[in-house]
Amino acid sequence: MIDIEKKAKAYALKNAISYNGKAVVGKVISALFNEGLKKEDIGKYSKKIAEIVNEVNSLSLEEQKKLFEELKSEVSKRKVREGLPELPNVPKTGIITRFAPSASGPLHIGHTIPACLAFLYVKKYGGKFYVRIEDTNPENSYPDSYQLIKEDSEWLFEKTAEIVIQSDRMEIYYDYAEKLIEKNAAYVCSCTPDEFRECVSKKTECKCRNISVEENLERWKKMFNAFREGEAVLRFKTPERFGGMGHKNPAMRDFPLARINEKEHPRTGNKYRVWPLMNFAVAVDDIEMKMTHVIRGKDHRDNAERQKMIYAALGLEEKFPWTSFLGRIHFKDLELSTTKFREGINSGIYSGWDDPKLPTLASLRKRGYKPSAFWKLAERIGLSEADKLIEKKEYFLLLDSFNK
RNA sequence: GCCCCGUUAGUUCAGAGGCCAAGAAUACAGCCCUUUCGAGGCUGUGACCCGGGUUCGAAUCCCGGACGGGGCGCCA
Repeated sequence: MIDIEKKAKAYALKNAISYNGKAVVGKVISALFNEGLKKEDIGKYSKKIAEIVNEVNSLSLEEQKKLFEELKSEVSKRKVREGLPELPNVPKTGIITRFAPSASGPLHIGHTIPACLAFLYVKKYGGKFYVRIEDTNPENSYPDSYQLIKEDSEWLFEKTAEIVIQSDRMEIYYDYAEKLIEKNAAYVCSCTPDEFRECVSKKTECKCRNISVEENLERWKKMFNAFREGEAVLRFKTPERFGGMGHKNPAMRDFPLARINEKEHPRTGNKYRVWPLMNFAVAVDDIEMKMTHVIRGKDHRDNAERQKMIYAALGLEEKFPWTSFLGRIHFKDLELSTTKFREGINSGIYSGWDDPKLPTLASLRKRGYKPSAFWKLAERIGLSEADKLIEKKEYFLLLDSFNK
């Protein structure tokens, strides 16, 4: 049984202290609703509460403060979140998550928030943290990236991450591709990009969509030896229960899973010519590595949806990791493009990846930033889905305040 | 054209119907501390995108709009 009068006095004192010694009846009643006061009881208490408020208001501020000290425990604490928000569905054994940079260059400030959040959650709950280098596009993968990402990760995550490289896992992707074809969940499409784009916009099935499983397995083999670059692609067959080619979101209609690229790869040379595309490689790896939670940029929302359909096609829908989508940081006055950085280094504008003018981790490390500065910044931002628009100066002011 | 997501001080976050006449951090202004620098302490300024609805009560729930961001690649 709660003591309404005692609570009323405590809240009246609190309110009075905050506002020059004068409490307001309405505010006190409002607070009491949260302490169990029932609407139907207002009539019963309103007169009494008004008396209490008057009594409190007649006291001096000093007396109010003194009295409030005694009754302080009656007032509930305002709830505020400290540290990282809790994640749902955390297994007793901890979480398995990853940070997945592409092999286009080293890490820079644009990577730090999602990367540190994944790292911090593994630190918080225990489990497993992977850094997965995504290098299934030979044209956008550079030999120096692997060492740079390794050094950056060891520094930022204090050597707690296991590094995995997608180009080491090609046979696994091939296995899954066959599995999908056998389940009639994927097909080899020989339409031109233009032809297929038209099918997407008109919600029509292309001429390759209903080829038999047997023939698709043949065509898949031909991707390794007969088809040339650009002549065929492995497509996901968007299941009818999701709408098929009529899926309401055009981005979900029979998206590609793998393609032929005959360019030399920095690690595997010319060994492979059929490369998985991002959504396929990610889905396979997440399944194989048993990801439980994924923290990624909001720009991957549709990709996550596609990956979920791949899980579903394999009968693993319920295994799909819990996913958080982070708002993107847009710098008003800073371009984060490893391609541009690379060009600048090649043309001599920058002395190297750690040039003080570059927003790379290598550069910031050299300038004296500590990993914990990035952790604290990431913790502050949390799992916010709001897009951020910030100036370079403001960003570094914040980062500096965490670097003390 | 179609599909998503977001919107709280200058900036970044807290807030999941009453403890919010909105709380931090940072920035800014002032004061104090310090031989100086670094750092620290105190005070102050400052925000719920707009319009409807639900409710005794809305920053919070619902609908509409505006604005910002992303996706519809044989990129990631």
